[in-house]
Amino acid sequence: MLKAERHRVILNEVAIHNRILLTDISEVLNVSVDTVRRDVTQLDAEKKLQKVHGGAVALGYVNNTGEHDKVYALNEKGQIAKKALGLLENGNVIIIHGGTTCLELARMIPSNISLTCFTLSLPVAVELCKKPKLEVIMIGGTMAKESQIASGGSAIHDLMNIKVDYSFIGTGYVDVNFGLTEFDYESVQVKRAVVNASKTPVLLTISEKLNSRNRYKTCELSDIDVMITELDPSDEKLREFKDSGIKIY
Amino acid sequence: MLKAERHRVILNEVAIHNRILLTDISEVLNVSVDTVRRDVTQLDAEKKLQKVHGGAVALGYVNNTGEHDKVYALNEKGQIAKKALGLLENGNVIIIHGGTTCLELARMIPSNISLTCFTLSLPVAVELCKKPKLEVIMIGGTMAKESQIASGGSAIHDLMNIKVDYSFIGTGYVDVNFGLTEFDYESVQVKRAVVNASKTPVLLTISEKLNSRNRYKTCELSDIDVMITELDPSDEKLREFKDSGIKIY
DNA sequence: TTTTAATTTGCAAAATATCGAAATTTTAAA
DNA sequence: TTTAAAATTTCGATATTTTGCAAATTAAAA
Repeated sequence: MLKAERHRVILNEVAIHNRILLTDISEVLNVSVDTVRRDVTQLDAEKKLQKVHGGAVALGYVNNTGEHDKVYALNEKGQIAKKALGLLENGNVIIIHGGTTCLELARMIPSNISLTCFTLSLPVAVELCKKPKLEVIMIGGTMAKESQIASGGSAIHDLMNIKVDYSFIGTGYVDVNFGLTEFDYESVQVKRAVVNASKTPVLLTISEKLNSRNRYKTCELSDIDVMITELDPSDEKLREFKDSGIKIY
Repeated sequence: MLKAERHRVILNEVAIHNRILLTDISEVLNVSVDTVRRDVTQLDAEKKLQKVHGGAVALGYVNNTGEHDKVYALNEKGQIAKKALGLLENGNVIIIHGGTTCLELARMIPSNISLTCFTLSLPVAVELCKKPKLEVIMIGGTMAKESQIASGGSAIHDLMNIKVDYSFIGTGYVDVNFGLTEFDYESVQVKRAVVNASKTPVLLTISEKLNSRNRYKTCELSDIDVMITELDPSDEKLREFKDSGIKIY
């Protein structure tokens, strides 16, 4: 492996996570910690990141918590993505549908995990291609221009022929009684196919969308196994969802 | 093996994989590492790639920002794309395969033309999605990480079920007698399917690649209807290609 | 404080680069 | 075609760079 390749991986990791540990990178790149340290030292000298004890942080990144903790404040979607990643194990086969929360999930997949990832989203596919240890399979179809997500009969047909461990989807609207709904009929059909193609469908949604609905139904809430929001699972807003029997993280 | 041939192989490998190891290339080309090193040194001096310890990387690889203007021979590729666009009429259905020349074509499609565009390339698809009047259809499959182009049985199967007006493909190598060839077997199969899926296959290639060849054949030159280079069609270098009966623009 | 983890330093092995001479191939002229 | 000159390539010897390891030192955490 060339030094330039390692540097690229390191910079990408820093860009995504703001902070990296030398030991983690060492594992990902299959080189000694010493080598990673030398790389980081060089990148620091080139002003491409800032070297800190035990690792490196993005330039201009300040830990304003005042503590030396390893957990930094993430936005809502980052928090959701992090929880979702906790479900995954090496060797899993998953579908990542699309949308901003799913994109965050794709970005935050650790470089050292091995997965087979299907996706219908161009931006998600681009992110997945950056991870050395993933097998990436794009499910094609007619592209929705703004969302850059494939849909249509071809995409649905492809989905009908696979069964994966987990699928991760977002939704426009979710309600305990009305289930997952959308404004757009086309995306409802594709998402339903995604749900059916996985043993464990996982809904990623910010709490803002709870208790809202629209005209087309993707599926019932009970068709989903796990719902992940940025809230603490004990939050009162999640009460009736929890009562419905779905797992909440 | 002539020096020019080695240079072509090296540049193509860098274009596809973003990086090469001198030792790998030495083995592939059956020449000493010294020779490969000298070749790479020369190509580096010609600003066609960047030499690094142990190998070489694509231009713009190290500083991974603003990559587009670092593409080799961007001017020539722009000229090629412009000529290719002259073929198109409103309502045409086309396939744009992938690679930097095809990407340039996608970028330069005027926003007032209506087309249905199939593609196997993520970056091409992203560009096409920016054009309001296009219908964009991504052909999915297993993604090649570096080139971000779909391949595999699923992609080929999808291609076998369509017949479009024009297809636009690049090639690693092209020769009057040996036709279009590649170093990589996987991409040969997909490109062949693209050619077969179109009434008028169009080859886009910079003149540098003329009279070069490698081990796997995509198709004969006669399977291609139109070849477009940055040269004037009357250029002497194109003589024997013209004699073969293919249209040259 | 103690304990643990990370860094520094020096070093040796491995990989890569450089240089010059010999061998080979290519080119051009006879 | 043959031959000689030129260019290119290979090989060996020697430098340089890179890498991983371990002991001593320093910094962080409990």
